[in-house]
Amino acid sequence: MSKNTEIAKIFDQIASMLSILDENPFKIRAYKKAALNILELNEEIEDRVSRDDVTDIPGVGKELANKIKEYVETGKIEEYHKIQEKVPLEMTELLGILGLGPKTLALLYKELNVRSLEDLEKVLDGDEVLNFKGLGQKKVDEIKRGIPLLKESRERTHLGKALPLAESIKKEVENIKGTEGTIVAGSIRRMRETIKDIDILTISDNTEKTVKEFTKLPFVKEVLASGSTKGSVITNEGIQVDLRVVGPESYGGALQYFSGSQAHNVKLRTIASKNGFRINEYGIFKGEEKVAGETEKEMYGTLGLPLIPPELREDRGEIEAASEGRLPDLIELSDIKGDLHMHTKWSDGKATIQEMAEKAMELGYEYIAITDHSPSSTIANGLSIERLNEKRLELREINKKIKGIHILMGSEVDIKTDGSLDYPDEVLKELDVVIASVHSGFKMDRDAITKRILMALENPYVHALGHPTGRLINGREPYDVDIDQLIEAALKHDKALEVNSSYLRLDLKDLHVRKAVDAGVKVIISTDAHRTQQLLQMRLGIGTARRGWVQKKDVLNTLEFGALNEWLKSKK
DNA sequence: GCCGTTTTCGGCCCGACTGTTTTCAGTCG
Repeated sequence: MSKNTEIAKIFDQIASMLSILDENPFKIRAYKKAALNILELNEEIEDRVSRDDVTDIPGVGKELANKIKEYVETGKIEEYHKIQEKVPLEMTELLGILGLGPKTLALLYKELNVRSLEDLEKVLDGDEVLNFKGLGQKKVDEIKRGIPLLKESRERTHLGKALPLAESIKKEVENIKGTEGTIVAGSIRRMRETIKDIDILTISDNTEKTVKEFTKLPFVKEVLASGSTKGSVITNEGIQVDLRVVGPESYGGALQYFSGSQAHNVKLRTIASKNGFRINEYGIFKGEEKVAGETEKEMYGTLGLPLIPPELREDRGEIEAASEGRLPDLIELSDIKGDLHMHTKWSDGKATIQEMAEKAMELGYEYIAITDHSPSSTIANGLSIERLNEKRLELREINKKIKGIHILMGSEVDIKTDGSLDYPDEVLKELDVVIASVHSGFKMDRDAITKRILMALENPYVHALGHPTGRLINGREPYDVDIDQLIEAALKHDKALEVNSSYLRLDLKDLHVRKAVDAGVKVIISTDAHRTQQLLQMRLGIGTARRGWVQKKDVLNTLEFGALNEWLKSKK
């Protein structure tokens, strides 16, 4: 875990402990906001400390800057340990229980000596807990129901799993009579790599009835809330789904509000209020008068801004860019002309070359590259040079047989631990597309793994670096590579960095790809598909790229075949 | 605790739902 992540976590926990101590809510928010912005930071916080510009991080003032310095220099923050003498750290986790907030937790802590989850469970089963004002049996039951939920849903859900689920729920909502304009909002609309819950917005003139019917849909396991304009349920998969129902006159306001992010909305509302406007989920108001609300475009337009694409709404400078007329013209799925990274039965894929090609044609692609593994990836059935040559013959035959798509001969070549590549140069030279990737030795130290990858980028026959940080979302930490050096080297040697669209990877991630294209590095967005259906995951990579402010001009596989091929051949 | 083309002090986004209230507090997003 990087220092950034560690410090953000500590600040977040301090915020939680302060909330249980009933401290100034704005102080609590200050800690939370700082934590968020440190996570968003696209560089190592140690570098900030050594340059002495920690306070340039939004939400970090003198006090928090000192704590950051203290952590970087000594490895701990005294304040953090001091507060723990008042509130045990374990208590902060209990805040994750649905329906249990800081006030109730403070009460249980003070009056009934709750110090842990175990204590809490005991207390909830006793009678004493009912002796307090504002705490009844229903509340106790709600908290009890929340405990197993906390245990099972620690992790956020992968976008690649949540998106199809959200789309199927959207269809069911569309089937409710009288609904219109149903849309998936929230972090899914922003294409965040993981999501906590599914947010659906719909229009209806009988909002209460629509919410009622929603809570009775077959996928609903449990109803958390059901009111006159919104409902919350848990699905059989254990994911929370929130439905918001509004009239057509408020659709834009609700969509804007419901798409978030929270940070984006808070900033937008703060700016609006400085200009005499008030924003809520029904629209924009000047005094009592409603001045916008029907469409999102109108909402942003009223504030003098162009419509900001959902993927950018993270308070990462998009509002400033919008007001200065320099929003990027984001890449779209339809810009993609081909897919340069996929596997077939020749290594660990499930489909043949021909099947992959036919699927790619369905998607309207001009070209694909078949990039099976190299020999060192033995568990992935990597190809020996002999099998590589056999594969080339088959590929040539299919190219003759199938018209309308160019099938390129490629390989995803292992970068070995010493930085050398898994095929000799004279073999690499004969390939149309060479993607170099790390598949082993993830634990090397920063210096070593960075040097190792830099060596691969220096090889003249390499086109792109595959899944550059090696992370698996919710599964494996990225290897400790210096991303700045990778970007520098990619630029110097004219190599592409990959945005791998596999929902488990999404690597480069949004912040990194933004840094890369800012520096002028080209990227490829590819699926790493191991079966035909996975070619459709391209949209996840596009989402990640859009979150990274990527434009069509930054992406090599938006080029027509001729132009792409010219670039590929420049590496020979 | 942060921050400043309204401010270095006095603000800090805004509303829905629920439960235990008889006008609101707590929680959530």
